[in-house]
Amino acid sequence: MDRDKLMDALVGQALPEWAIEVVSLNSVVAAQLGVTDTDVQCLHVLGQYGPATPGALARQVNLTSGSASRMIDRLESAGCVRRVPDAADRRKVLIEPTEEGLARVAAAYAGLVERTRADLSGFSDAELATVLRFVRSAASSTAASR
Amino acid sequence: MDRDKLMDALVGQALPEWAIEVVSLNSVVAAQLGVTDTDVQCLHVLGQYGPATPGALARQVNLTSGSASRMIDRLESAGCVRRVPDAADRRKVLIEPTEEGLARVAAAYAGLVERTRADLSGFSDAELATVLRFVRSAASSTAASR
DNA sequence: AGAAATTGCTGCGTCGCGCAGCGGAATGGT
DNA sequence: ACCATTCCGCTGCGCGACGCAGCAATTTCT
Repeated sequence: MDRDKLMDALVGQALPEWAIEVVSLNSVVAAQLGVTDTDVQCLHVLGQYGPATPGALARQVNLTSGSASRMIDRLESAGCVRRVPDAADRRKVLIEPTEEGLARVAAAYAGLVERTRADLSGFSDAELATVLRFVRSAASSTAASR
Repeated sequence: MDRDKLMDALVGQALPEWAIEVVSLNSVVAAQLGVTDTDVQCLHVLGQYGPATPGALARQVNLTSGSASRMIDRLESAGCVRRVPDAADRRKVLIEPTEEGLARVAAAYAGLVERTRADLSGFSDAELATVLRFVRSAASSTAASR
């Protein structure tokens, strides 16, 4: 298989199919946790980047501030999130994930993490580094396309 | 960086962050096209795997048959999709994407495709093959986790 | 031929979302 | 020091996507 074929197989097939599965999985996990797709996305953001204000969260998950406010209400009453007043700026509220919230999403993804580690066990160190380099650039390029 | 660090960087950071960006981008594209997140997901499925019945589509995008029916109504009146009766089984209806529908989603992702091709230009043929191998296994593992 | 299962489609209630507007808090200009 | 402006998060309100239950049409099983 020559270079162009490889490129096309990646950009035209493998990556789109993977993206479809990722989005689908998100829906399934959300239903499984009894919350909205947007809610799990919010929990992911909190888990990856730490506490954030409702406004920042709203921008991250592509919501208006009003909808973010109610999303936080849901997550809070579900015990996944906590509202903490910001001492430096008393208008702001910091949203931080609870241990239970993080544990619940982690549990939902435990199977996938396990499978992925198994997949990666067949790769050499150099290949792992290559994959890491690609995934990082892909994340960056995806973010730039928003 | 040793092997364990590489693994953790991938499974614990790079991959989750990429997934967050993918889901976010889907929302943005949906809003940009003036349709629902679910609708674009459906268009992706149709674009990747070809025509399908409403029932199969409903299972793919995690919807009930009733909701899928109305989703198809929306996509049809938006000119993105066509209902074609199945000659073999007259209960069934085949949903096939229109040229316009495929073109619209393709246009929405043109920027990302361009960026990704640019990213990949820095990879050797062997590295490309490694990435392809990983992406395929990841797609499969993600599908298995649903 | 009759019963049972399958497929897709419609009322109806629920709920997440955007929009517009609110009060409280910080910031800049005079 | 004062007031206007801006920013932040939070609430009414209507819209619309969704799940649930039930329907007719068709196929399949006995």
